[in-house]
Amino acid sequence: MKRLKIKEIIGGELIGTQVLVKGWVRTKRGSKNVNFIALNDGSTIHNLQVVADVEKFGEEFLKDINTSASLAIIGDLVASQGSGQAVELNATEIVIYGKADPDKYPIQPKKHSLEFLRENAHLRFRTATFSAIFRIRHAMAFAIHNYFNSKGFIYLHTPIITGSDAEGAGQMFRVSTLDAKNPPLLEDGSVDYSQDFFGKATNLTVSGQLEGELGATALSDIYTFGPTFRAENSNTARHLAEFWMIEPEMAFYELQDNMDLAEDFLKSLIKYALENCMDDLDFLSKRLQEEEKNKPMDERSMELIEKLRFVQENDFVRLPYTEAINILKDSKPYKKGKFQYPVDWGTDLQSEHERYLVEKHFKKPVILINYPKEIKSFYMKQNDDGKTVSAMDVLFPGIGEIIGGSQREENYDKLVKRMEEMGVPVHEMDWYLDTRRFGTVPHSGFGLGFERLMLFVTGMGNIRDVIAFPRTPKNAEF
RNA sequence: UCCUCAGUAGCUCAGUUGGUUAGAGCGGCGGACUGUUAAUCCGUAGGUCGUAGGUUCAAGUCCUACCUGAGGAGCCA
Repeated sequence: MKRLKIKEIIGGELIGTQVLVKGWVRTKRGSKNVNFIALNDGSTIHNLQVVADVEKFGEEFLKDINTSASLAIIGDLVASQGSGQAVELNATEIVIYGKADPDKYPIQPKKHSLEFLRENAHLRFRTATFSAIFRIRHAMAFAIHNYFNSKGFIYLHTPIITGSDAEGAGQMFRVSTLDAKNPPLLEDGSVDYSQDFFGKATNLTVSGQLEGELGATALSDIYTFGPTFRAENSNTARHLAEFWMIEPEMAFYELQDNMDLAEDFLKSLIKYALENCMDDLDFLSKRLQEEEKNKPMDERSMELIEKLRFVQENDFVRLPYTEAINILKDSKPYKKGKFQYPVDWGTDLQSEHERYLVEKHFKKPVILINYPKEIKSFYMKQNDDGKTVSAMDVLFPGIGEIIGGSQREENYDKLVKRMEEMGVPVHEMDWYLDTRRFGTVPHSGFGLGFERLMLFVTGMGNIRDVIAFPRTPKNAEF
């Protein structure tokens, strides 16, 4: 007999037939005559109600069916007599694969704090909340590949171990097979990496962008989607030491095209979630609303599904940095001295400023462009004004920066000059500069933090809850 | 890394100006009852009060250091 997933049978089309299901027990409600087992197999947020006759199976046997025990059940699928579900399974045969000692199993059929579940991240998949999150995460990963594939982009696998330490995107994790206690030293006392595995110092990648540019300047449109590592000591709800990033890079795209793609991309991902993950989104929305009840009125945010629809249906605001500064200088909080940090042309916007623009002033996603060149990376295209670069940051309500990107500087001389000004070792970047030496083209790209997208789509507040096994400072469990 | 707050039963928390035997709800276990919906009712077990020092006749409570977590900031995706 072929096992069916619960998702396939709760619709009710198979009522009147005999089915085989396998899964884990969420709860069991006992009684003298009949037991109700809520069975979940991860295929859907919904549980299957299994009805087990006590006389038929025996009290002793049913005692081992506790929360998280694993079962195979053959039974007759019938319309439910109760009101909580459309169908239920009258069990005729139950096999217990594995018991779960209720004295020791940590996840109880009750609401747990997210902090507690984070400490039990190996078991949190068995909760409704996390099974919903990881189904959505899968759906989003699929939607990303689907989107780029439909647009003719090539999925390029950029290296995870890199020999380049000039990317400048952040602190790196060193990759080495040298003896940490007693590494070979050079005469000046520094570590001799020529004796290391790769014959040089290597690190985990902080971005696939530079390699992505190599692909784009031949294949036209590429994207990467892979793990990225930052060794920064960031302790926030928006940062991870290991996270997943999507980095498209497009030849012949200028800043305008880059913005168009970023906006269309984000909207289509949200649309995909709304069309394919409604059960899970509904569950997460209700969960959030329960939490919001405890907050004061003015701190409550928009209902999750309403928020997703809003972003999907409305155009993002596109705003030059210089105008953003003017808006901020003209704002009430600025005039009343409510901002903690100063607002001056040439300094980077602080979280409080971004939040004001997105959440108070425009009340929708904002794409900030044309930043002062001093606060952005060397590879960004220098604008004709001599002061700004063609950078773009997409800011989302509640998340902050979800995408960072730019048109790249395609002019060899300008790029090298900028690298020298910013102290980037030009001689180590010959491979990168070859894209400008040979058949250079205008091109653009951006990076989307996958977990930041997940925060927005699921409405979760902590990035550690949208990745299966979060890696953060002082934490590499499991 | 900085600021603020927290750490008491398996979980979520209460614990008065320092003062006898540390409490509740949920969960577990035992029982009753019931086509139940995180069922209900009765009973019951369960604690190195984050760790290490210190102050005191007396510390869950006060002080110091450290560890861990959360919120915010910086860095960024």
